[in-house]
Amino acid sequence: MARSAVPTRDRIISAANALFYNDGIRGVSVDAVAEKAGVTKRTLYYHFKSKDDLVAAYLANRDQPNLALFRQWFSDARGGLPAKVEAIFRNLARSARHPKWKGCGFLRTSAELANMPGHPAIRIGAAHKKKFEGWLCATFEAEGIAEPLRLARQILLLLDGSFAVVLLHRDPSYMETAGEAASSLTAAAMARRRSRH
Amino acid sequence: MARSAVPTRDRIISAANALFYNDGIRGVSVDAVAEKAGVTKRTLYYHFKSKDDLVAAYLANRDQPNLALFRQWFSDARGGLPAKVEAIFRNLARSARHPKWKGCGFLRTSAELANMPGHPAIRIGAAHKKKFEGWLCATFEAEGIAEPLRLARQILLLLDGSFAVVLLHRDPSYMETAGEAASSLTAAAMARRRSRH
DNA sequence: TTGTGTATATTCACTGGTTAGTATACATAG
DNA sequence: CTATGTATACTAACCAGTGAATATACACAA
Repeated sequence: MARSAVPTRDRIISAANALFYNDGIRGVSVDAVAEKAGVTKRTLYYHFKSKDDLVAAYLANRDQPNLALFRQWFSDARGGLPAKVEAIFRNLARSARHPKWKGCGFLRTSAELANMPGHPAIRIGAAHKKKFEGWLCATFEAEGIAEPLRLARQILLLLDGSFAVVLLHRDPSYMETAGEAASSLTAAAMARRRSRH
Repeated sequence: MARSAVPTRDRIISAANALFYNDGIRGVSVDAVAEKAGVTKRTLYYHFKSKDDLVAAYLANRDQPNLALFRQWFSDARGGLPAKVEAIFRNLARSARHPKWKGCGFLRTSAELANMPGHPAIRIGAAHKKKFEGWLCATFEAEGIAEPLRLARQILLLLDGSFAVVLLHRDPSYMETAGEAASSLTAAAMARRRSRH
């Protein structure tokens, strides 16, 4: 049945991931994905009912590992909350220096498919960002920060701004600048918490 | 000669603007642009040597009006520097509530063509953002703010983050949150200026 | 005024290639 | 012998770009 140890469906998703992330959705044909996965197009259409379905699977597959990475960057960092927040941006800058880096797959897909608001891939992207926002918010809340959601959203804005700006200018130092802003906003929010106790 | 008062070339750019902004670059065929402009495809190729050339013209055409709008929002606002900065975000949120709004054309194009780093359209987008950053920086410098470039970049990050996040979630309130962050970072930078004098 | 050449502007019709998706048949396992 | 999975071969539409011809405007000579 399977040509190798990894199931056909997973190989297709893996091929889709490499191609869609690199060249965008409309820049990659279903034939190209099938060829990269080592299957015929007909086999691909056995596992996915349409290209849109495949795109959704591509993003759904990025959700968990992506979030896990951010959480790990955060928890591995030394220092207080501002330093831990800043560490996310520093690690992101390091990723962005790899030549194959092409920004955030969720944001790039949502930008490309902006004229299809209800597209499954966009819903998956939105859910992904909400999960990250929710995790940040819960973390801040546990630290007793006032208006944790507001701070979480401001950091998310800086993060997604980093993706966009660094993709445009190809200058990862913007991520460090964003990290400083995030750190400073976090420190200010912590000061507001302390001042009330 | 001309079918109407406005030159053919301008009508083509105008059609390209409407279609590319709405549906993305690869989502729009040259035939579609020609049809919308009321010319044949061959005429379009008389005025533009390729689709890439047309895309570049589409963005080049957005550069000046876009910057002028931001400057006007800033200068029309009442209050101190933080309030003027925040006004940009408030006005942007108002724009984003229009149903035809689809984020930033420069960022969306750079996201879609991320696998073509030297593409003329991306260069035009990068230059556009640098112009905005430069204007912000000069404004802050004139106000005697310490490290004006740093603040300018942080605000740019919040702004471009707004575009990305609001496009994904279709929730313009993120822009007001970004405006608060920008205002707060600006106020902090002004305090640093004052504290040294 | 009239004819004529030339650059500009536009059209029709076409090409070679690509695309998403499918009809049909074949294989293999339980 | 039936459900799952894979392959060959196809369709109908679309797409970027082009060849060849035509129309228009205008400068200038007769």
